[in-house]
Amino acid sequence: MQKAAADKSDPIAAQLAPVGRETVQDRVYLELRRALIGGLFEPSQVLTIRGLADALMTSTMPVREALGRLITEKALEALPNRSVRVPPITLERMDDLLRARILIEGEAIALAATRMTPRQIATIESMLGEWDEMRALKHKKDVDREVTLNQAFHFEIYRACGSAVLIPMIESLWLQSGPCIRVAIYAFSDAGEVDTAHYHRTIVKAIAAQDAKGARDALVADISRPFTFLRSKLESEAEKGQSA
Amino acid sequence: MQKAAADKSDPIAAQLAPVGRETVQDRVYLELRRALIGGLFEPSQVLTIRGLADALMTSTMPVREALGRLITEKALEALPNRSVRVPPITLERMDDLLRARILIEGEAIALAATRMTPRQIATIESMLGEWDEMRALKHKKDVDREVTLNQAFHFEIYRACGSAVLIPMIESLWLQSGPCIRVAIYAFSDAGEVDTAHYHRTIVKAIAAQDAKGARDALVADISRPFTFLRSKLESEAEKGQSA
DNA sequence: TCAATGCAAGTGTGATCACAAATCAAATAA
DNA sequence: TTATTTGATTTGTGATCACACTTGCATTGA
Repeated sequence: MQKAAADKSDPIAAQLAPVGRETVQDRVYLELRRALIGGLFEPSQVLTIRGLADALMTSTMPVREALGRLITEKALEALPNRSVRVPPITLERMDDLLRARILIEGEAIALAATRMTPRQIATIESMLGEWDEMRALKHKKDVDREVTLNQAFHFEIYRACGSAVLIPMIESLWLQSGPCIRVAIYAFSDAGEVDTAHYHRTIVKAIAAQDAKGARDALVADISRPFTFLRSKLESEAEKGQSA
Repeated sequence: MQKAAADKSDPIAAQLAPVGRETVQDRVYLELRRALIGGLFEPSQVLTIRGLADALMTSTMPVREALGRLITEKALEALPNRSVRVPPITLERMDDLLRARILIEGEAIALAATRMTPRQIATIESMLGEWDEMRALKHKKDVDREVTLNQAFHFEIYRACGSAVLIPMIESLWLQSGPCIRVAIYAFSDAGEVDTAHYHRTIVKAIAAQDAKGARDALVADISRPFTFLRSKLESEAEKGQSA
C-alpha cells in the first residue's frame, strides 16, 4: 500500500516530495502572476519572452506558455504585432472591473459570512493587528507588504465561501486590476494604510455577526476606494491632455 | 501611407490578410474550446498532447500551449500524473457552476436589457424562428445545432451588456459547464428543443419591454433547467451506486 | 495460480534550432 | 534638413530532440 512512496530512488527524498514536483512553467507562471497582482509591472509595459526568460534564469519555453496562460486570463494583452503587454488603464475598463468585482466578491463574502468558522474569523481578526504594527513603525510606506496583507485578508475570506468556481474568477479579477491598484496606492501617498485597516475592521465585525449584507456593503466600500481615487486622477489627466 | 500593404511579398495576398495572421496555436485553442463548449468530450476523458496533435494535423507545440491555457481556465484539469483530462461531473461542482452562472449571466442580461438597440432585439427575435424550423423537420435531434443556436442566442445578448470583463467570464463558465450540458441534453431525450424556444421567447419579450428583472428571471429559468435535470439524474445514479 | 520484477512503449517537459515578421538604425536621396 | 530605403538585430512561432517519469505488459519466481 506504500507503493507511492517506495520507489527505486531514495525513499526519504520521495517522502519529502510526495506529490508531483513543480514544473518550471508553473514557477514562472506564479512568479509573473505575483508580479502582476502586486503591480510590479507598469500598465502598457511590453514584455518579451526572451527578456523574461533571462530574468527568470530559464529558457523561452516555460515563459511563452506562462504568457499564453496569462493572456487568456486577460491579465496580459496580445498586440497584433504578436508582442504582449500589460493592458493599459482606461476609465471604462476600470469601471467595468470594479462592477465585476463588486458583483462577484460581494457574493463570495456574503456566502462566507454565513459559513466562516470561529477559527477562521479569529484568523482574519489577527490580521487586523498587523495593520497597527505597520502603522506603528511609520517609516516610508511598505507598499509590497500592504498589498500582500490586503490580499491575504481578502482571500482568507473568499476561500471560506466554499465555491471552487468563484475563487478563480476573483483571482482573475485581481490579476486584471493589479496594475491599476498599485498606481492608485502610490497616488494615495500616505493615509492609505490606516483607512484600509478601518474598512477591514468593519468587514470583520459584520462577518462575526454573520451579517451577510453588512459584510457585502463593507467590502464594496473597501474595494471601491482605490478605484474612485484612481478615477479622479485619470479624469484630471484626461482633461489636462485634452487642453494640451 | 500605404506602407502596411506594400511589402516585398505579394501585395494582393497581403491585402487579403491585412491583420495579424492567425497562429496555429490559436486555431488549436479555438478548436478545443469549441469542442468543449459543445460537449464533444466526455467528462473524465483524458487528452494526450501527441494524440491531439495528430488529430489536428500539427506538432505538439501548439497543442501543449492550448492545453495549458484551457487548464488555467479550469476547462481542463491537470492530474498529478501530469496528464490532463476533462473535469468529471460532481453534484457540488454543478451547483457551484449554476450559482455562478445565475449571478454573472443574470447581471449581464440585466445590463443588456436596458441597452439593447432595436436592431439587436430584432436579431435575437429572428433566432426564435430557427427553433420552429428545427421543430418542423422533427427527424432525429440535431444536438450540435441546438447547442450552437442556444449559444448564439445567449451571447448575442451578453455581447450587448457592454462589459469586456463579464463576457470572458461567461465564456469561461460555458467552457466549464459544456461537458455537463451535453450530458443533460442527451438525457433530455426529446421535448428539449421546444422548451428552449419557449424560454427564449420569454427572454426576448422581457428584453423588448426593457424589463431587466423579468429578463433575469427568465434567464435563470432557462439555464437552470438542464442543471436541475442533470442533478436528479446524478442523484439517482449516486444512490444506485451506494446500494450496489 | 498469483505476485513481483524488469523491460518497453508512451507521455510531458524543457532546450535548441530554423524561419518569418517586425523593429530599429544608419545611410542615401531629394 | 527631411523623408525614404536598406540592412541588421530582435522577436514570436513552430518543429524537433533529449530526458525523466509513468504506464502497461510480459517474463520470472515462489
